[in-house]
Amino acid sequence: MAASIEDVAKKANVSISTVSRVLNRRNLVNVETRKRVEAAIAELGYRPNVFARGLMLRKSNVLGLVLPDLHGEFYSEIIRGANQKTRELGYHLLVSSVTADDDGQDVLAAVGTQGLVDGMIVMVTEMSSMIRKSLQNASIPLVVLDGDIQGAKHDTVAIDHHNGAETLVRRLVSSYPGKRIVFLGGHETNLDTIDRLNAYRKVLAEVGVRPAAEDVVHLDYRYSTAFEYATERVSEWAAAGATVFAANDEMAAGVVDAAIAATLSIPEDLRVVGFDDTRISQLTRPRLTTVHVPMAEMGAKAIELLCERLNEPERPSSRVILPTRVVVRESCGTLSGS
Amino acid sequence: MAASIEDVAKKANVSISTVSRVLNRRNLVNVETRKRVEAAIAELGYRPNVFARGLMLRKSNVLGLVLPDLHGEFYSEIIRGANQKTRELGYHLLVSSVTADDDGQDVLAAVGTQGLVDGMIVMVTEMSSMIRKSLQNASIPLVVLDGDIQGAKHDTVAIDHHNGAETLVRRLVSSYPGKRIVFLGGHETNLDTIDRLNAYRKVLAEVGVRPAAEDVVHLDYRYSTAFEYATERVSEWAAAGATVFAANDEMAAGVVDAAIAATLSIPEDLRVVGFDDTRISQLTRPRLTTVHVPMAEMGAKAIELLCERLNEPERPSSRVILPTRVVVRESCGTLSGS
DNA sequence: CTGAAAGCGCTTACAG
DNA sequence: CTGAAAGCGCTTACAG
Repeated sequence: MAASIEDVAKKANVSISTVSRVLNRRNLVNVETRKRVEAAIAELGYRPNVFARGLMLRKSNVLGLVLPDLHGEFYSEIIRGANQKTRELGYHLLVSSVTADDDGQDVLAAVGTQGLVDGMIVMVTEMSSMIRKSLQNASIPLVVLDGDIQGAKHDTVAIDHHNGAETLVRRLVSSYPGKRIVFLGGHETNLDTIDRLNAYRKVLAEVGVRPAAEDVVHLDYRYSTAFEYATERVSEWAAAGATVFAANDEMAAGVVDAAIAATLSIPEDLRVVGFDDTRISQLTRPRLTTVHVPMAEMGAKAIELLCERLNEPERPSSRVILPTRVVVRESCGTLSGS
Repeated sequence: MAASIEDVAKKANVSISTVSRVLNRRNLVNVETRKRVEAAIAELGYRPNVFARGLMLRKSNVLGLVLPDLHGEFYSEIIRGANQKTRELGYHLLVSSVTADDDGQDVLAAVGTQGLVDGMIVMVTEMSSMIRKSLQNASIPLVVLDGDIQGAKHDTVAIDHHNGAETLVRRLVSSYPGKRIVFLGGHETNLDTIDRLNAYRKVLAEVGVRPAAEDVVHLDYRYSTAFEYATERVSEWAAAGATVFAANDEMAAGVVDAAIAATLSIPEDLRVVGFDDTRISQLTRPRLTTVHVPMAEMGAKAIELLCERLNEPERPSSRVILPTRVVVRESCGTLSGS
């Protein structure tokens, strides 16, 4: 049985009030007394019981992080950034993932069990009305990653994907004027995909182009799916001198490898760009030109916002937008513009 | 303010004892009464306060996972496996990382705060005496990943690295008899590196070979370090018809890319094998021959063991060993043996 | 500067 | 089958 505050009090010959005081507001107690109490604490290896404490203080010092799923490097970077900042600020991190078919009930159960976490960070890539509803009912501070929950008060850390996608496509257009650009996205309902697709359409519209139906393709963000799909179409693309704009690096890598398997040269025969700047983008040959997305920073910033709100519940909602930047490597030749 | 058990009791016109009963041992209460209470619970959106509950029950349903750091796909797979199993079993997962220079104090603080977690899973790649000591003092069930904490009672999930390394090296030796095998490890103190190096030495000794000093190299597990190092030595290795046995896939990928940059062909001019079977091993060209290490399964199995112990504290310690297997791809030509 | 006491929201014998 | 009461280990006014 772990030592309780009473054991400490007895050993130090004081009341539990005094022990509690040296724990929480040390300066309110006489130095002599404090020393005695501290000695007793050390000797007993006493640690306050988090439950009793939480019951009074109504805080656990645990922060929740809910991610869509836990696959891939993408999310692990968020966790990494969040985890580091969490410790830095003296909190704990509770991680949970939520599957796409979650009915929304789980989202809260995952992390929001009454009192378990003081606040939570959520990332939703597919928005269902159920999920929205449970988030609206959350009674703890909320930080939303790269999205928005209408009707729920929350802070936000977003990434300027749109600008990144737009800049990239614009440079593609001006570097290879008149050439086709094929868009390879994830599912049609995926928010990032929607955003990137909009940027793509917008820039093409600016130069008077309306992409052909077969140039907008929805896959599932996975390497293997992209590889298989590209295997079918890669020679057609190369014949047209097209550029493939994949909505993530994984799919871009799949296209690169499919092209190489078809004995095409990149970027000479076919140009490919990715998105996210995950490590894969440096492991393909040639390396991927892509858009850097600061995932770890997003995780860290979200924790920061959450803690700031915890300390100051009434501050106005804030929305931090983290910039992206185009990283030019080899898979797309030289790009004009900046 | 969230509804309390008292609010529910009042609304359902019963005592809090009865509400508590329908929450915990539903069959002890009259169906009619139960219905009424359940209605009140639903109406109020009542959720028991975890702190009050934990204070009585002495359990939080939170499981801790402490990893050496949170870099790379390697660890993210453990988290993934653990996270999934955790939810499956109705628990929550608290993730924490510990830096190499941790004084050990942190290990417990990270996750072991009195009562916060019911049990914890730890992975230590560098063992300091401080860390060992704090783990020995842990008062909650412990599962150790791929290691051993002497003097502390714990369950273990290990991976049969040694066998994997031995099998791989043995097949290397019999496929390319008389050729040099260069070992590229992580830091000398890294437990996995030590293990893999031992396997390497053992197999070579079996065929009467004592590796030359320059054939045992300690780097740091990183792609870029391996790339730089290999750039210096790759032509010498190729001239000798050597095989490079890297202790992880990242370093193997670095060697592959350095060789290709030096216009060498793999596996014709130089053979390379990796370890771990992370996704990188399928993204290099040629793809890496490597040893599959079931990380997600390790995470899941650890959670399973932890929960079993929670339910049955006195069971004898168990040690589960997960098998590895050699995955032959292209970076090392055909391998004889099986 | 310190102690006695109330109270946080639950669970669980103990009576009835 | 149900309720009154004790108790889990803390924090914090309130007196002194």
